[in-house]
Amino acid sequence: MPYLTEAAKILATITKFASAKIIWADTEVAGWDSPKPRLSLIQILSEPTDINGDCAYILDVLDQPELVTAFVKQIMANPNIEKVFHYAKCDLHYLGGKKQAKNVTCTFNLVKKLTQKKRRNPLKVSNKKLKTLAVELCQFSSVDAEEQTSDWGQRPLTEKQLHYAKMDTVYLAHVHRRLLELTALRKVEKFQHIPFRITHVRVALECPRLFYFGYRFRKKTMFLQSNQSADISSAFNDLSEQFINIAQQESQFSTLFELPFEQLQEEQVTAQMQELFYKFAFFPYWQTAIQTNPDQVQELSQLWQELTVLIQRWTKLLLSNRRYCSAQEVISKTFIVHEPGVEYNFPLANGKQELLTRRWDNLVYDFKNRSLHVVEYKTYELPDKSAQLAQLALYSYILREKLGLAVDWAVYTMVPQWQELTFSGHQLEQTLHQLIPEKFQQMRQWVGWEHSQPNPPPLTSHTEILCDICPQRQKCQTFFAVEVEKGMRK
DNA sequence: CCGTTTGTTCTCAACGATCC
DNA sequence: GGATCGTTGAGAACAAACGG
Repeated sequence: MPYLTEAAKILATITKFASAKIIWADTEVAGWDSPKPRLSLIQILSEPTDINGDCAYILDVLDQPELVTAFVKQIMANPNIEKVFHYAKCDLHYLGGKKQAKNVTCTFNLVKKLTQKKRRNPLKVSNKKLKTLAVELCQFSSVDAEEQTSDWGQRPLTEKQLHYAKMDTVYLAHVHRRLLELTALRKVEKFQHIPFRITHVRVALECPRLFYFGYRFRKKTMFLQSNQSADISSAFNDLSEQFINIAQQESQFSTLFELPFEQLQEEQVTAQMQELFYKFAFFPYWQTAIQTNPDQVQELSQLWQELTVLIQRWTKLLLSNRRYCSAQEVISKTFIVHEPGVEYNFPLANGKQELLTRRWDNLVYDFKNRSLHVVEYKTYELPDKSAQLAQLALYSYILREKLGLAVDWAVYTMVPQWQELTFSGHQLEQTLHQLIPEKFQQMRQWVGWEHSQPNPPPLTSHTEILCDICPQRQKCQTFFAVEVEKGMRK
């Protein structure tokens, strides 16, 4: 532990520390209760692993203001050196003030943040003094605070005083390190209580960064194709839901199936279904939509086009099912009605569980293949099938566990091309056990990412495709450019 | 002892997303 | 489409706690 009293050596030491990236520092002041207190010592440590103060430098600057000025100029004002103090404002008072000092960290403020009462899990310490923190957070023993209020103006200083002075920086470095660990931990916990939705899992697979956005800032995460508006895709979802509701309620739909099975003609029934749906739902929708925005004609006809294809599909299924049940029953047995929202605790390997929420989409039953289909409408091309697989695996799992319905496989239909994807129960099962628990872990890590840290949630490997239709694209790019740069500078 | 920053608490307002 | 929820920001007044 070098204790320096000669001006030349002190200046050399200051220059030496001027190239450090981070230092832990403290000051001792003589006559703090007198009208004109004098700065007595500056202690510096740049070796955070030191536990007995051997690497600490003690600069004796009593009544040598030019040394203090040199220190302020070379160290305090240098933004490239992070200066860590406990209760920095007191030290800064003697070291050039707040205006000159750049890049100062105050451990007292850090600990204050961690102990805030309204936080979820506040850190408990008996008080926030550096010595207390050293004992309670870093398991230091034999911490002596006796010398703090001793006479720092006397020369020579006692051995005890010098020991106290050097240990201050050691405690500081260790407390600081521990506090950083705790804040990092806290940030991960901060959002822990907000449940994931099933869509979150899919988005996390498609684009982790968009997932981060959507989850942390509650932003929209639905991808939109550039040539279609959000109104149209949500209208499609609404109308397809309406179709099923109306088909259940209006007896005119079930009468279409009253003929004996052999006499039912697919084209004919399809046309009648479409006509009925047009009358009951689409025409009223068309009228109000055209009134609010007359420019939508083309989009609306495209929407109707897509709906007719959907109705065609449903008719085909209903006709196939008609073989197995009566005309009255066929609709209610094909389109399965269920409670609208469900929560489920998904058990994880580590014994914890992840709460999942989900609003149901359509469930249809296929009698011929004896399988329950989960229907999901998507408005963009699938760059990553495993994302859909994960979504449907979770969905199917909850159905099975919560409602007692076994999903053998699921159909995934897509607007507007109507390509279909089907996944077998086996595929779903495998995804459930291999991909998803790991993904949950990753997702929690991504959620805890802070802008000052390296490694933000990554962009997807399908960036070229997804970024083009990502609603958050601009924000995402500027946000990350700005925030990551901020983090780098820190 | 004391200077001073930081957080706390409260309000008002606005906003967006989601739900029904 | 309207109600509700949670989030965000600003402004203000007030309380707490540290160093030596």
